[in-house]
Amino acid sequence: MSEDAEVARERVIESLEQSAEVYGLSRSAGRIYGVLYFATDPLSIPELVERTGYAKSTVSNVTRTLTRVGLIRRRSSDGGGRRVRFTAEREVWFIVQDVFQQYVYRELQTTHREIRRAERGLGDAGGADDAGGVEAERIRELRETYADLREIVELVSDLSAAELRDALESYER
Amino acid sequence: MSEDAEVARERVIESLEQSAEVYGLSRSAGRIYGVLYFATDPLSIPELVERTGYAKSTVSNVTRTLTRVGLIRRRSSDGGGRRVRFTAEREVWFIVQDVFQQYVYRELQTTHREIRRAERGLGDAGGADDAGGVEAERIRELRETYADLREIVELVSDLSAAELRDALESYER
DNA sequence: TGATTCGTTCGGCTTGAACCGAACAGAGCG
DNA sequence: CGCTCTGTTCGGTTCAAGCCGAACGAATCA
Repeated sequence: MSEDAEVARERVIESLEQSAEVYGLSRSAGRIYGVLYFATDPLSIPELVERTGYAKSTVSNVTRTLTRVGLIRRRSSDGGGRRVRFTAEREVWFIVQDVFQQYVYRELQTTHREIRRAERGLGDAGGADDAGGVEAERIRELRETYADLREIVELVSDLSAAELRDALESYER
Repeated sequence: MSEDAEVARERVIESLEQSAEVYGLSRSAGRIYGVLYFATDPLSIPELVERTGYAKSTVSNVTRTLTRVGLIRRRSSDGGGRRVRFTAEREVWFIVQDVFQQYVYRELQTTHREIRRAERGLGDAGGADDAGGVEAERIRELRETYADLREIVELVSDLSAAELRDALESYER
């Protein structure tokens, strides 16, 4: 690797470290992902230890987290004995979709359900009269909002990045 | 407020507390937003202290954060003496847009710039020969991805929730 | 002008996250 | 069977965040 390439690589990885922090991951996660992003072959934990400088235990924990989130993949299958090897998911859009699916959608769903539950325990008693029902109105508002957001997220995570961009660009108000 | 309404309100507020945590805010932020969400009038800090049970200093700090993020609004202007009063932004879509604009877009922009900078320090020397340029290729890939994401976020934050939903639903692949 | 009320700021406590080193369990190899 | 290498787990340390109470400056009111 040329000197320039090494410098550039390091800059990008530092950027990724920072991004990781913004999105609620640790710096180590950003660096490990970055190293894997540039690696031409899958890397094992000892290799990651050597290239990142982090302790083995840290690498073990962080790779587990990154795998769960979907940023990296674990190839324990193919040859090389006992070694577990990791590769980066480089299709960033997949990662974004995963996050939306796993976290955002899930959160929206949970909250939406909770709101409907609260609303139900209200509608039965209150019934027809809408007096004193500021709460009921506010809860209804919130429920509708969450339903909207849920649907939007659902639709978005069904499209590729290019499709989404296309859908947005071609939309005429 | 009826007994039922009180219970329902509390349930929803607890949900918001939890949501706040998911999105990287504190529980106190969720509760304070929730109390303001249901309040019919703007509330001052002492009133929030009374209704949330948090210390005055906590309320002061949290309200500042919430104001900065755009989840609540500060009305120091109109009458009522020195009191600062807060109202919740109940149009959740505005909040989402703000977050995208303030945090996501900003992060994408910063990283994108950093990547282009790294790429520039590379292209000049490497030039035409693409040998040994795995790094260059990877960086180019990443730059394009970030450009795409940036544009998507930009387009999204220009639409209302209804428009976005419409755009997605009416899109034919 | 005191006295009170309001909002901010400061120092301290507690808790949880990030990271480390060491100990451990299993698989392959001599 | 030892020995080595791998990956996980466990305790410990450090540091930042959340929250509190107290102190403070500014404004209002008696």
